[in-house]
Amino acid sequence: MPSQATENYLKALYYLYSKNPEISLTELGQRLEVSKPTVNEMIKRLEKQGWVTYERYKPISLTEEGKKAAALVIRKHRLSEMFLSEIMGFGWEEVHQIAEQIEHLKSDIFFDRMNEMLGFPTSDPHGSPIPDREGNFIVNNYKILSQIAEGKTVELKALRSSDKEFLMYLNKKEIRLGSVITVNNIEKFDKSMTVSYGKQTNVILSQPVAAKLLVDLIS
Amino acid sequence: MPSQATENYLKALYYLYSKNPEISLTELGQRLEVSKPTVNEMIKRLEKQGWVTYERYKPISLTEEGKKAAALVIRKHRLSEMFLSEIMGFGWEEVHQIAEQIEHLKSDIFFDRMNEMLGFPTSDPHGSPIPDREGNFIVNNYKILSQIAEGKTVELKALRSSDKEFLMYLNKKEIRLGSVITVNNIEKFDKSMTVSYGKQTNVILSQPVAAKLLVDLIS
DNA sequence: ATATTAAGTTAGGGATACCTAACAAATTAA
DNA sequence: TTAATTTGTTAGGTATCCCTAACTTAATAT
Ligand SMILES: [Mn+2]
Ligand SMILES: [Mn+2]
Ligand SMILES: [Mn+2]
Ligand SMILES: [Mn+2]
Repeated sequence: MPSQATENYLKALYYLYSKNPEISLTELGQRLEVSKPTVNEMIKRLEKQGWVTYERYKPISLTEEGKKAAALVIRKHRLSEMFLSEIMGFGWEEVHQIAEQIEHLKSDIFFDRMNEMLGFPTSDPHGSPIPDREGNFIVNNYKILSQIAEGKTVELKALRSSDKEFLMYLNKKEIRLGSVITVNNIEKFDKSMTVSYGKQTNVILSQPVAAKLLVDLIS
Repeated sequence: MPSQATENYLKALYYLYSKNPEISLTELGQRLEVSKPTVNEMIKRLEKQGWVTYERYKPISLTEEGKKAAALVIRKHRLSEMFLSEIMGFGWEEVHQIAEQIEHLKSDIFFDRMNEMLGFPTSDPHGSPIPDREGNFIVNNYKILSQIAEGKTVELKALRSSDKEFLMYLNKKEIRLGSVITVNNIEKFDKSMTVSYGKQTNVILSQPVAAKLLVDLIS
């Protein structure tokens, strides 16, 4: 049974792996905020468990077993976030921190019951997919708002960042998952967008913001 | 911030303290299923934290601070049990094991929200009191069913054991908190009781069972 | 091609939380 | 009052998870 630290390493490894399957020890250390010797030591333990491949001075990679183990932690994390949001009424900017702890509970019936109460959700409060019990992810091919053309209307489906500051910015702008957004105008100079959604008309979204919004084209 | 192990030691210490404020290292070790040297070492750490009094070869006792710290863990445990039972629909025989883990989460807002959703309960699914935020317990003076006289009618208020086997026995007998029980007869020989409650008439409860049921006299 | 920089490793610690074996102190029984 | 038993302590380990300092290997720049 993986320890809390191990589960956090697996999640970080999965995240880095999805960007580049050749993971450096340094970036892993940065993500987890631990020193390089700490990572070095832990990686040897993970290798012994069969979750990563490790050879001295070479980049780390996740094994199939490691990917599955990581997916199961991510599953617990995202189910927890969904539970905190849907059942307990927490805001999407509050759920991550608490889920970071709940994800380490060792109780299948607890997570099964959560899943059941939520009606077997397939995504978390930030639109990220919840892997199934076997660790399989549903791949969504959402588009990035910043790449949508003028005049198009889209629905907000997911976020590429779940940073608390970003989520609070979206709260202030009253942008949430499901919001139907029309791109009125794109400023050539800085690629900022003028958009309308709900009761908001002609709201300006900067390029970095629009680049973090994943959408589906409606028309 | 106390570690998980520390929180479990505090709870065990509180339990033993309530039976006898002079706690032996051996009984603490037995309750926590750890060796005596392990307890010895941990007690020195707890003493350094100001939670227990410790002198070589002398019995351990909880300080006021220790009692409060313990009460706050018990509060988290019992709120969790109540949440698991009332909100998530778990049986009273299932909640303890999961709460044993949830109690260690570090998040005030999480437990506050639980408390709120439950309507600020004062007792857990087994009838045990939930201490307040300052660590104060409400003392109930319930009577023990085995000491009730023939012909009396009582209401089941709490249990003196939350052992899983015992709870499953009560489930089978359809005895739950709130059950109104009439003592029809007491057998002199073994002190077993013939009782009636709900749809059940003339059910025999052995003395050890009746001694674990805490009741309030109705008539 | 060499020098500089970045990445990874070793060596040597520390804290927590557990263990067994051996022994000492205190209590209880004979 | 001894002897036996129980209780508590020390000594010496182990595993996990973290650290800094110093070093080596690999990659990058000049
Ligand atoms: Mn999250
Ligand atoms: Mn975590
Ligand atoms: Mn309990
Ligand atoms: Mn616990």
